[in-house]
This record gives sequence, C-alpha cells and structure tokens, in this order.
Amino acid sequence: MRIGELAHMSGFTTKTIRYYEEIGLVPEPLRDINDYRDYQEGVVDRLLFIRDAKAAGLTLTEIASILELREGGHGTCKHVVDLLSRHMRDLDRHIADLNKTRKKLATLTERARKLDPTQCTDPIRCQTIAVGAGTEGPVDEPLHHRH
Amino acid sequence: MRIGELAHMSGFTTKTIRYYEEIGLVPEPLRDINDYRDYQEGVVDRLLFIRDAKAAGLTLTEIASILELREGGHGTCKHVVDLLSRHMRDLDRHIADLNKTRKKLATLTERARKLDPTQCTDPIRCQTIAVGAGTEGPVDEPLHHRH
DNA sequence: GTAAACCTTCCATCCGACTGGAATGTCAAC
DNA sequence: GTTGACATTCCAGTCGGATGGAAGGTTTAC
Repeated sequence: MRIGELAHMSGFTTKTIRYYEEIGLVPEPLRDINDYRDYQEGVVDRLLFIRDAKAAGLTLTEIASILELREGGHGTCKHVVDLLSRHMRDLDRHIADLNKTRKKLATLTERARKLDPTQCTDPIRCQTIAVGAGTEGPVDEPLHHRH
Repeated sequence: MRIGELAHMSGFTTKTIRYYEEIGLVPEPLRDINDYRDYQEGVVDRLLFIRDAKAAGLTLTEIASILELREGGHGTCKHVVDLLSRHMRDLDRHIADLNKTRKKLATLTERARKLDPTQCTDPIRCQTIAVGAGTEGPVDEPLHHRH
C-alpha cells in the first residue's frame, strides 16, 4: 500500500504520516523500486490506534511510549492503565486551574458591569482589572503549561 | 529608570521586558547617552497591569488590544468587559472539551481495570483504547487549540 | 586599575504537532 | 507526448511566550 492510500484509510494526511515516521511513531516501511513507501496492512491499525489515543487526549510522546512496548510485549496493558491514570490526574489539575481562572474572570466581569463606563478611560488604571486581580499574590502560571 | 530596576519593580525579567517591547506591548523608551533604556514611571503601572491581565488568563495579544485603545481613549472599559466576556466563553468551551476528554478517559480506565492484564500484550490491538474510543466519530481537536 | 554588575544587540532554541512549498521523479490514461 | 495525479526529499514556518548565550560596551565600587 502506498502512502496516499494509507492516508485515505487512516484519515491522516501524507504529510502527517511522514512526520510520524520521522518521530518514530510509525516504523519505516519497505520501499518500492521507485523509492515509494510500501506499507503493510498492520500500519492501518497502528494509525487508527494513534487516532484513538489522540482522541483520548494522549500526547504523541505518550502514545509512542505505549507503542514502544509492543516489541517488548510485557505489562503493556498495565502500562496503558498507568498512563491513562497519570494523564487523567494531569487533566484534573489543568481543569482545576482553568476553573480558578474562570472564577477570577467572573469576578472581574461582574465588577466591571457595575462600574460607570464613563469613569474609565485609561486602561492602565482600569479599575476592572487592576484593583483586585493580581494583588492576591502571584498566580503562578495560570494556563496552558504542561512542560 | 533603567531596565534592571524596572524588572525588579515589575517582577518581569529584563529579557521579558525587551521582548514585550519588541511585540509592542510596552512602548519604546527614551535612551540615555549610553543607549541604555530610560523608563518613565508610568511603565511600571503598565507592566503591573500586564501582570494582572495575564493572571486573569488573557493572552498577550488580548492585553495588547486593550492597551492599544489607551491612546484612542474611548470605550475602553466596555472594551475590557467585552473582552473578558469573550474570553470567558472561550474558557468555558475549553473546559467543556476537557471534561469530555476526562469522561472518555475515565471510561477507558474503568474498562481497562476490569480486563485481565494477561490477555493484553499487543497495544496495537489494545482493548483498553481501541474498542470504543474513536469509533464515536472524530473527536474534533480535543485539546490545546486556541489558534 | 580591575572586577562585578550592569547594559546593548542579535541570533538561536524550546515546547507540540504539524503544514507549506520548492524542486524533482514516476506512472497511468488519453 | 503530454497532462495530471501521485510520489520523493529537504527546508522553513506557524502558534505563544518567552529563554539562553555570545560578543561586546559602561558604570560603580573598592
């Protein structure tokens, strides 16, 4: 099977498949005389697995760490469970952070609505944001940080 | 005031302040004969505002769009309120997505725990993930996408 | 007079997950 | 024989928010 067909069957673009090969998520296939990639059937399953794992919110690195154990063949299922649990903990923390931010935003918006708009022309001194938001101490990296 | 002092007063690093200047978040200051940056008092407030707005979860771009209106001077407060509301809607959507993902993860983990671990040695066919996760249709960009 | 602590610019790098495009090669149909 | 749809490699760029370091200039304190 050539890369285009694989792309079609898996729902990924050819670009993405080559990229996955590059980062080791998909094994290097055999080549035709043309130098065209020639895939075996199994790769479709592998890509569908990747799709599903992605849909479950796993990063490519996490997915790779599951797939790497395929050759090893031991404790795989437990590994998957562990990974899922760990991922869920991360997710919970992330959601909690966002909810904290949300609450803060809600307070700010509420306060803003009550203010006379004509009183506020200088956002540097903007009462909406400036008064209470940051004075509770540093808010230690509010969003999007999974590094 | 030189950049080091400003950094100290605002809590940002000198690197970050120069970066903010580069992206237009902080105006270009005057220069000393040395070519050293020479800041006015007001910049401290501006940076503290940025800090607070960041803490409230606004992106630098959003913050910039608020600050840009400073020179315009009209409708600022309303603009801030609008921005906050919009941001909160985005945040809600984001949280909802994450909760969906979380639920999916919980289901997977639950199912996995019930399986006999010895039955699963090939993650490509891994029952934990493969069976139900992706077949409900594409899960349209589960995470971290605010572009 | 010299060392520490500043300051300057510029360029590269990181994270994740790709995407775009150029330049080139191959193959099937008409 | 030419058009079009494939394929190949490689290199650059995207998004956001910085950070690291090199190579140099300046100021301050002892």
